[in-house]
Amino acid sequence: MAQSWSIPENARKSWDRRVPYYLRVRDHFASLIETGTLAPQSKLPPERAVGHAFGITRMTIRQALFQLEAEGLIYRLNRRGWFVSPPRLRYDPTANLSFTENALAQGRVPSTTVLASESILASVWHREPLGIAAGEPVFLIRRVRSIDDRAVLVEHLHLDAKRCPGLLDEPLDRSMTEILATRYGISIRRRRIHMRPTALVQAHAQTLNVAAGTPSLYVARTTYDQFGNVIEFDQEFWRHDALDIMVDIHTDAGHRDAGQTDDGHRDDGGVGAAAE
Amino acid sequence: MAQSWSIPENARKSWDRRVPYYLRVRDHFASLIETGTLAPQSKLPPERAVGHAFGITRMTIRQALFQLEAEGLIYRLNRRGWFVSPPRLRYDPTANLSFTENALAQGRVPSTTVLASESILASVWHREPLGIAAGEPVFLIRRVRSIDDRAVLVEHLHLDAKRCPGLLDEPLDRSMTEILATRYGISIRRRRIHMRPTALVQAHAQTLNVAAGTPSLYVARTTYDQFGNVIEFDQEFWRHDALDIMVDIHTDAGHRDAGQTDDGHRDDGGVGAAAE
DNA sequence: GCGGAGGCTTGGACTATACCAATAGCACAA
DNA sequence: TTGTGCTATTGGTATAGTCCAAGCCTCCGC
Repeated sequence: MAQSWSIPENARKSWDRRVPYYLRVRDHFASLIETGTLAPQSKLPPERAVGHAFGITRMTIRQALFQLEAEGLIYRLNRRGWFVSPPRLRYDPTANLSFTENALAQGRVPSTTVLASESILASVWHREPLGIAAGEPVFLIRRVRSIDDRAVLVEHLHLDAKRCPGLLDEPLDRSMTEILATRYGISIRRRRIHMRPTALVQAHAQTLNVAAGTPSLYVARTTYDQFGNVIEFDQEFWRHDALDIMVDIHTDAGHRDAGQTDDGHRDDGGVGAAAE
Repeated sequence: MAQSWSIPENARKSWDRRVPYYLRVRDHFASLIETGTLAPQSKLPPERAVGHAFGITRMTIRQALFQLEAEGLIYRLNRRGWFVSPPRLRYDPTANLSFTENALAQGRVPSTTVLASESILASVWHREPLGIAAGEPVFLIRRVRSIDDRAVLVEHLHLDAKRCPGLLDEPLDRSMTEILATRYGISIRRRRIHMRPTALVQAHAQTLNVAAGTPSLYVARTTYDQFGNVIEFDQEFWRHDALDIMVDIHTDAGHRDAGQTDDGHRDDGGVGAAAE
């Protein structure tokens, strides 16, 4: 355990009561992490030990740890302790890179585990994302994907079984897109990706070996073939601290109105949603 | 207060101890929200009242509320109470829509408040994002943007002052892109957007009138002009429950390897990072 | 009708425990 | 060497309060 996290002399009790204890503890560890004193994957001291060192209750320490977790600086493994988060994986939704390719390109070690694969009957729920009627056969595949042996996402893949008979006999820990292309001649023409921050419900949390309520990023992707039909609907629940979304946009609209706003309705700038 | 949230007969204490109380409370309100019994913007009962109704401690109730907050179902206003989150704002980073345009297109009412605008000297920190040397003049503009009178993001805009002299005299609650285009003849050619889930630090939390640690989405956008120079660096701190990122991707790579994987290195599918 | 004082409400922060459950280590047996 | 079972550790859940500060609302006086 040693002194990798030192005694928080200045941050101890007393002092300015206007800044809450839990934020002081937060700041203490945040700076240890940012300066590299605590390296990625290294373990934080036990909650009780921190509480004792700061002279603060364990519950309050936990508040600080939850804050750091929400910020993505640390994560926890069920009843094993708190650890410093590794660097985020960069992810460009507009790039045609697979999870595996993307991880390898960044010097990380990806891996995939198939939790289950089954053929089910579509419920009304499947109608909207898959565009098929209730009762039609659907393949449901559940997988966990890891980076450097840390599980970072659990995913549910839903496929129209009629489009890919025998799919479940394929090795499902590989790229689904490749299987669809090579065996079924399905080529991808369009993808629609939704992403929103949320938190893990118990079931997914258990799969990722974290506590329910761990913040996460929900990524849903709908894949269309060359005929405009949905062939795959993929739900991913990412650890929120595992990825950094990056999009590069080259706009050629820019040159049009460089000097003036001459096309009526573009009255508020016209470039860059959410920022201007 | 009435019975809009009813008495949780079944969810009350006793019962199956394997599902924690706080998750039962969470499920109770989650279903009230999902079924529409509790409408967006409506107020939840006070923590103490919920605790009394469930026969559970207030601290435990708060655990449930924090979980719901992390999921984006509810939010809180400082010492005013908990409220049901309104629908998320859709945001397509690849579309050239301004915040205002985007909100209006979805039937929402946007507004912008300028917190401060000043000219500062670039620190070494500005070097990387803005590509200018320390000591150069930089305009820093801080704004808050709201949807339907609910503050959803606080942003810091950094601009190279040499490129836009006199900018601070403009009305800064409008589109920056439009000002840059009409007054300075700067046209946008490229944007790089980074997004990652995190949590608000105290300063930003205060601005958004929420508690520190509220989950958020950090969005950083770097804007380049027609000469490849950075002209603006924009940091946005969004409420994590306020937006739904949506990207539509039309790939024409798909038709190439529809029948086989014939180009060696694309050995893992080649389409769709993070999912395959 | 308007403004302000004061009290009530409501969340924010924190204490001090208690017991449970999964994990990791270690000692000992097969 | 391999496994098996106990135990200490560590987080997970929950109780029962306390005190504080900011928002609110009502009532009084002008």
